[in-house]
Amino acid sequence: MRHRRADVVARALDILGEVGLPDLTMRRLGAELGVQPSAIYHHFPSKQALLGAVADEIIARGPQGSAAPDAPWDEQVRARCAEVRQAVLAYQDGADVVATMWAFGLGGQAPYDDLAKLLEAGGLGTELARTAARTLLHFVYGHAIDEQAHAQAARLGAIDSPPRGAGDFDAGLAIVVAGIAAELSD
Amino acid sequence: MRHRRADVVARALDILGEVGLPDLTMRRLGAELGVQPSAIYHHFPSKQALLGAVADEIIARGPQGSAAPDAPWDEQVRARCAEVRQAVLAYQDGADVVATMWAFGLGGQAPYDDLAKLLEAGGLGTELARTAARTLLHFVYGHAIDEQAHAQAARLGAIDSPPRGAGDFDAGLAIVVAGIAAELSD
DNA sequence: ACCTGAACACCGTTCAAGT
DNA sequence: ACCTGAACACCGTTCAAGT
Repeated sequence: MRHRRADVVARALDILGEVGLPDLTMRRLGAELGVQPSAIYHHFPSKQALLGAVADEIIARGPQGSAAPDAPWDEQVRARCAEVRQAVLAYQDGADVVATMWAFGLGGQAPYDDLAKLLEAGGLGTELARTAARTLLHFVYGHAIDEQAHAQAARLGAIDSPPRGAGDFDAGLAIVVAGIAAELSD
Repeated sequence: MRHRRADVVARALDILGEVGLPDLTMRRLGAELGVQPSAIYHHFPSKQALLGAVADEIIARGPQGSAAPDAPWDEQVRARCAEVRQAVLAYQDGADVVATMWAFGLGGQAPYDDLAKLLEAGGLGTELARTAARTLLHFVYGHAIDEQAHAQAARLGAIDSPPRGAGDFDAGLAIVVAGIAAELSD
């Protein structure tokens, strides 16, 4: 059963969505592909490298271009953030995977690049645009990790606290975007 | 060699600071305490529960009260965020541990409670104060995780990108605080 | 180019039994 | 109350060898 690199990533995505990150093991991935675990090391040097490719694919499969290209910068930024949230929420532990890989520089670079570009086009200096883009993504990933932690707790029967959904996301995002707007009017 | 719960946590902190989270194993912790790994399960029901206590201790050992109690709300909020950053940076992977435990409701509640209280005292409604407190902590933990990822990469010899330190933290924090201030003047 | 088979050096957790 | 000893059911990774 011979496979390409892209087959391995696609199957890893399936497993992630169905059973989550702790059960996405090299042994299970091998079994579902019909090969020995060691065969995966022909396609990726390590599990981390595989997860980097998984992070890229999660972002690539998410929605894109939901804002008009001539809309104001803040509307475009809000739209891109909402897209990234949707992308990572589509797979169990997706936010965790993408955030971790991004922090280690191993995957999921696109949202950062996109946001930094939008913010610079909006009038921010290069350095401040980068800082603001990271601040936005720390919020987006942090919020999505919270949402998926709640979803998992609910799945396991613990229904302690109310779920924080899209409304709370919008409220938090509004805070960060307003803060960026305040920098622009300095 | 008999131990109390607090001894176990303290030794876990030592190991975390010296070798980081991946090497903080129940077997290594047992060995350093001079007991079998299974003995730790007398004090904690699981490794996650232990890490929750570790997260609490990381926060408890951090600085506190660095702002005057009669200072404006934004100054107090900035000070508390800087304290939390310092607390988690004091141990390898400290930000990861505290952020993860907080997301799962297993530890590190204090910073959230403190910030929500400060923001409510500053004039925000209860719900918005909570959303703002979470937004601040998503930034603080996200930034600190970045900083520790960079520090680890530098330790392993990869000196690719410049370290993001206190200056970049202040810049990002200013954005979020300004966004909260904008909500207050609505 | 892609995979097998077997091994190496580990994990967290459980549980009967000891003091 | 706290710990031992042994086991269970796993991990990621390496590497010589196969096709």
